[in-house]
Amino acid sequence: MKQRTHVCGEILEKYIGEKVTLQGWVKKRRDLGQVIFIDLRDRSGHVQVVCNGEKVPQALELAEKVRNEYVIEITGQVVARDEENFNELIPTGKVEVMVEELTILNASKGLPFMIEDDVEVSEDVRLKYRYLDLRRPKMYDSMYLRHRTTKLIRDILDEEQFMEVETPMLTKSTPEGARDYLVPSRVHHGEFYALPQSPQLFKQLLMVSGFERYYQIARCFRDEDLRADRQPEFTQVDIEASFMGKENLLAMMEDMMARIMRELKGIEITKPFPRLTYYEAMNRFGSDKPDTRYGMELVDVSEQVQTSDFKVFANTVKNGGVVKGICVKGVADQYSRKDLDGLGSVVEIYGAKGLAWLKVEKDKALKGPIAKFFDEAKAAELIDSFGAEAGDILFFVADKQRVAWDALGALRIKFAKDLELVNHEEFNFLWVTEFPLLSYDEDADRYVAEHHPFTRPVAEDEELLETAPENIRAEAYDLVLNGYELGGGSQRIYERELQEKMFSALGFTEEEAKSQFGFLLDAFEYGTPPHGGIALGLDRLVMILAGRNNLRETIAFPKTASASCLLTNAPSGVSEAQLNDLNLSIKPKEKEKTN
RNA sequence: GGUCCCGUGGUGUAGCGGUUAACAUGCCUGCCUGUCACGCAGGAGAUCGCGGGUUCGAUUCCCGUCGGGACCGCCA
Repeated sequence: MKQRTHVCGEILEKYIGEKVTLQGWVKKRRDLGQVIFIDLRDRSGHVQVVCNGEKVPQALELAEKVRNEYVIEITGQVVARDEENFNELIPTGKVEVMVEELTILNASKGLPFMIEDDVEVSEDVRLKYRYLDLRRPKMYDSMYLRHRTTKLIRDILDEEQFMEVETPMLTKSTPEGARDYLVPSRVHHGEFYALPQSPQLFKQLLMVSGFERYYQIARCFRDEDLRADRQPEFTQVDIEASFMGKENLLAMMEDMMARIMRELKGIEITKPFPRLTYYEAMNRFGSDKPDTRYGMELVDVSEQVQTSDFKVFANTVKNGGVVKGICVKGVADQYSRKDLDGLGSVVEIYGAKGLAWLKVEKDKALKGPIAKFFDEAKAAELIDSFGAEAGDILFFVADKQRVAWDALGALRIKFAKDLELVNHEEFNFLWVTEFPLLSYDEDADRYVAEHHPFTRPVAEDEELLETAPENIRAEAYDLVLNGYELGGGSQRIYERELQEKMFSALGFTEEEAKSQFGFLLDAFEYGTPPHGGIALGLDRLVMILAGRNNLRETIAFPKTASASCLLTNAPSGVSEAQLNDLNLSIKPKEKEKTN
């Protein structure tokens, strides 16, 4: 094997006349008998190389054997193509390489799918042959964009005096939060490590250590069910800073996002980002991660309908519920009665009992099965609440506030998608703030932390810890982009006493708090600085930057929806000897329930 | 834990209670000196995911199961 002198993608007019040696993969072979064209590809792009039987018979002979994805080496002269042979579709289309020597470095079997962008192949096949899937330029570009993003983030944080510190992957299982991935200990009979859900406690301890500004591109693990935007292991840009305060941190993150958008996408975004309180986000968009690229905001019509003749609405309000709706512009003709009734299934998923709808007609008239319950005045009142016009459809959910939020929030997203209201060139960053600190968990019969147990309450709400925990606002913030939660963080508790109160509000006994988090409480007694931080979902960020809607497209070797790896077949059984080392035995699979 | 969708040559699809299981592409062979979605001619390639049931007969209908996907719950 020779050393290559150039890469395929750089063979442009300026090299005409030069002799080059290239190595790469055969993207395509076109055999015309006495002349064979080969598109030779490496990661930089591809260039056409020509084997001419008249001039170099031995190269032609070898080229006849070549097949797709063979790895070959060619040496030859770069020549200009005749103008009528230009290929305007590729950057190297005005030149070609006249092959003088051709060497087959390695052969390839027939492929399960073609190495092309936009190849139509099901995802399980792609995942099984991920190493081939990643040969597709689009996949390479995604991974390269991920690299650029990570590199830029590291540069920015370095400039801001942040230091990258690695924290343990084998750590302690804690009861709060997601289900842990457990790793059995061989040395300690019956004991387990947990893989980190996030480096949360370690980064706080580094603040106690006086590192002041820490970051880490950290792998995190959560053993929960997956979604298109959730993988069992994922990467966080984990950031923590002392003496920085919330405002400085948010401003720095805004600068970071602006630079990422500018340098990687060539897009200028406006700062500061809009801020919505949690309540406002839920109330206006039915989501704590609202996509503000389109309207259809939720409107509360409880007041207007409680005096209407429609008992379902009136009674819901009377019983402490709400009636909310959204207005979908100009679609009255597109949706038949059957279509509209079918939409009920969308909201039922969220526990709504039904979806009411009204078509807006000329002269503030309403049409639909429940139109008869609204007299002229009520109809006008309703229409005005939404600012609706003839041709619009109003959708209503009458239920508990939470259900109305969730159902209409989901409906809003569905319409935006179905009606293609989303401008994909737009990047709407925003902050959601003032999350509730705690919520009551009916199943566990106790309060649980909305963010995590180390989140600081808003100062003026602190006194509510012992009286009305559910009303406490957290000093927490989520960074939202186009309907995705990009990241979240908070200012932390740094006083032992307050942390103990927090644990107590969460229903921990003193002993439980000590055994689970005693090391943190102890650390807080040695001069802990005020600190706070944020963690960004790197996979999600790259997914959005790459214009994808699935996390698997931006992870080199992702897991399926059932958390398995089709390439390696993980997870898999282990030998009896391995289990013995760990003092583990596998329970037989539970059959059908016996009673 | 739940709901829904999908599973047919290598790949992507079509199909139907009885078919020679169709089409595209890929693959193989031959021909071809300007192709670049090369072309032309020929060819191979499918236990219709697996198991059970209904039926005279199931790739087709039903149940289960496995695999993939989306969502609800879950994900501090």
